[in-house]
Amino acid sequence: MLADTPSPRPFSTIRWTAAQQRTMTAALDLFGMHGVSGTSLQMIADMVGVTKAAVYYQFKTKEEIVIAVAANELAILEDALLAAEAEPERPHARRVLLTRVIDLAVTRRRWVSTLTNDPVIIRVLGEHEPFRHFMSRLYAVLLDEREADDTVARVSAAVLSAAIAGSVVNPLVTELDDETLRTTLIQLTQRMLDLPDPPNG
Amino acid sequence: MLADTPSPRPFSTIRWTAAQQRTMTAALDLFGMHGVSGTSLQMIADMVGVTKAAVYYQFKTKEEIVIAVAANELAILEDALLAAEAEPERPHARRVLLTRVIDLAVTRRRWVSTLTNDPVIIRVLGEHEPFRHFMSRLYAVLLDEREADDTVARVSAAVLSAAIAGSVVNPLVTELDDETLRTTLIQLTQRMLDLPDPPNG
DNA sequence: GTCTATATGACGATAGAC
DNA sequence: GTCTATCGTCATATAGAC
Repeated sequence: MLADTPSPRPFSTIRWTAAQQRTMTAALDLFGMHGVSGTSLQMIADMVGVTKAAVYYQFKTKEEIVIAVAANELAILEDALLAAEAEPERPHARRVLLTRVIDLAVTRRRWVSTLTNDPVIIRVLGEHEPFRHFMSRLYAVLLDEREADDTVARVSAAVLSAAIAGSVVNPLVTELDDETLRTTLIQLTQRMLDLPDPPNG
Repeated sequence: MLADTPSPRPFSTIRWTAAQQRTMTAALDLFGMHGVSGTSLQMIADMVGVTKAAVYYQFKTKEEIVIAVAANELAILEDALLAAEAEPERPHARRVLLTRVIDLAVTRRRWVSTLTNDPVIIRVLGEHEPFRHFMSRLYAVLLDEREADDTVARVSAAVLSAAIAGSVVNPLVTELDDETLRTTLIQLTQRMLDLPDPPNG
């Protein structure tokens, strides 16, 4: 099930300078707390410890910062997607993807809500072809072609991804440590998938 | 299972003038498109067809608009919660709540993401006691006390609410009409709950 | 209840010194 | 690569006429 795409790793290969990475880290933290529109370049500059002009030297516009941050996050997801796409059997590929996505969602839960729900992030992801293409690869693995009804397959995939992305930010689970949340989530989503346990692990 | 609260309907009883309601409707639409921080009072005024000053006559600050809009949405949820709280049996109460919440989430899916994820909405809901109290009533019905493990109960409730709120805004289901999405979602979440079908319908 | 006009400050973004 | 200083625009919010 290898994807017949021009380049299967469009995001992981992008390189950033150290100064750019400092800016992106601060931006991601602030986006997670206040959303993209609620985060000003002054706030980012203050957190990095430089002036606004220094931030503008690293990125020409605020939008470029958003794109860089989004691409950086998708680069992490990309490894999980490639691992899933390498699996020959669809149900097993789906299980691999879910396990790794849950891993990521739990450890990076502070930023999950912004990355999946922020209006500016959604707009940017929709306007740039590499992002759109990546999302369709993700959903291709997630959609269950065994379902006779396409509607049920679509809603199931939507429920599954929403359950992961949304549950990790719920106040009910903020006090749970990563490992507990991770294990419980995998257990619950496997039950949702109605998949048998893997033979060796 | 009647809640022993001072007033069980803190939101539905609030009254607004017609002019305030026009402002709140416009604000909700714009919040849904651009988020709260991405929506200016000028945009709201333009959509209503008045000037900024006229909007400021209805609400002293932007924050007051956010509070009014949030309270208005919780008022709709309040009816669903009261119906659930009136049920003597917990599992049945949970099923009633889920069915009605899914109804609301589907028909109002344009605004669900903002209302559950926008950083400003979340901050406002956390800062005001009536909102906090309402949310704890919601979770009280949603939490499954039959679960031996509190962790599993918490994560299950988080997964369930996230699945509903998050799935209705997924691009995979935007083309589905309300009735189809509603029916499919109820079917899938009932399966998740592992509840038996109700005796009479 | 809505208007014009304005105060005050923050926003994204740029020029040019170092 | 970072700084100071600044531009033009837009933000929230207010005063006072009608």
